[in-house]
Amino acid sequence: MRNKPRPVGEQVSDLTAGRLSVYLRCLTSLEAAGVKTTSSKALAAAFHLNAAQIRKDLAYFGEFGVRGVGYYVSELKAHLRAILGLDRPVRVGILGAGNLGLALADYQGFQEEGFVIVGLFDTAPAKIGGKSRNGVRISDLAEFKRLAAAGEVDIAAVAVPGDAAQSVVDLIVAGGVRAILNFSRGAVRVPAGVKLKNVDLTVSLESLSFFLARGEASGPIR
Amino acid sequence: MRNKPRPVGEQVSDLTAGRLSVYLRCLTSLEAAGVKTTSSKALAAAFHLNAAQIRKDLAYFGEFGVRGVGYYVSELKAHLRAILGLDRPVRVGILGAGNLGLALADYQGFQEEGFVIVGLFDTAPAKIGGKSRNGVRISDLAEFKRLAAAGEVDIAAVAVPGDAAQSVVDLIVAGGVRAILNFSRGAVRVPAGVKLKNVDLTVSLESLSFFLARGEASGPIR
DNA sequence: TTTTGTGAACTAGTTCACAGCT
DNA sequence: AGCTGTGAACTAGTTCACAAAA
Repeated sequence: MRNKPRPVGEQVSDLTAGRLSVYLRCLTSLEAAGVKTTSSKALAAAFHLNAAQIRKDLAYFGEFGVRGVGYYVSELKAHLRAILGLDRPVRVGILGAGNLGLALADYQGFQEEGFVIVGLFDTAPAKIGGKSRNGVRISDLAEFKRLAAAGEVDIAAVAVPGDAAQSVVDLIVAGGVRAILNFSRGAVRVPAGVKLKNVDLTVSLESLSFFLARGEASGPIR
Repeated sequence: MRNKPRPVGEQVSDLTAGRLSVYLRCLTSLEAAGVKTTSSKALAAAFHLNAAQIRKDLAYFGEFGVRGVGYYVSELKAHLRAILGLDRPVRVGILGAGNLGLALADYQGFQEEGFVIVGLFDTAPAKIGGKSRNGVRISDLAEFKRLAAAGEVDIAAVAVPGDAAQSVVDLIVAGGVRAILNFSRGAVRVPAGVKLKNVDLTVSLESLSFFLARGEASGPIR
């Protein structure tokens, strides 16, 4: 099970990164089901993926498989967690304590995968000092600045009104946080060296509306 | 401004559909700023897109531009709204009245674009009869079935726990709804003829974690 | 002249198919 | 025999570059 040296300088696509996360979930569910070993073919069949693509995605990070056998579920799972940086706590700060921010703070999926919500941050005095249903405290944006500057935030999630988005993002970047998950509407700019991922709910709904309007439908699972 | 016959049978990619929605937002903001006319080059420069791609995406649906001039902002905006099916109300039902479902029901962006939230639907008796902060009523899932069967729901948004997702999706499909926005974790299957769009919050966070772990960062705005 | 609309060229991403291990 | 890892082939998506129109 020797791993070949990784092509460390090379750029991995966003699509590959997303799939790694999907593979991890598949493995978690297989492990929970008591499955010890699997193969790219079995994974592909069970989760509607392409076997060659799974192999290629994984092979990119090392030789995790055993020819003639396949992959050991918990071993591969551990590798994936390490590759995804989930082998240590990943600390997430949420900016904007509106409905969406509060929902994100209490979202079960994040806790399950080992993300740590460091807090909710807002500027509205009425919100500061409050808590989400599950008890995530709402603090002043200044407190976020302090945490970020102290290197205590790995990822910032932005759930503020569209017109505040760019200034909040600038503040995050100034604080030295290098990964941003943006739920706000409208394009936001980040300097090189900061990874930005946009989740635009309106765009998602509008694409669906588009396909309805076209009379088209059907498509692959992801 | 004669439009050529549209290639009606042809499949439009998800990426194109998403971009149309982005273009619409750009135009809305230009219109609000009082800009009467624009060009693919100007749009590209202002919103960090590629001019040729904008032209190609638009040209796919007709000849909306004027050579030597560009595009008339409000005219193109109206065309885009029609193409996206937003020229009539699009009715959205939200399944799952948890934190996320409630946040979606009250999400400003949807109202602004003309989506109509027909209701929140859940199975928990404690939730049924309640309302979201903004007053969206929570009804029994049976009521969703009735509305769907009556053709009163265009898009279903799924925000239920992962293990309930597939059964809820099956119910939606059985009700004849042909577009689903899925926020639940885990792969969900739909038959051909139903358009499914997954928004997986965990996958989004994990990709960011991955890029952090790799020490890579930077990337284009969308 | 300016800017569209679009074929051609290019780039990225996926799938095939098989050599090489176990 | 069975399955991985991977070059080659293919497919999809983007960008270039220019003829045609206003």
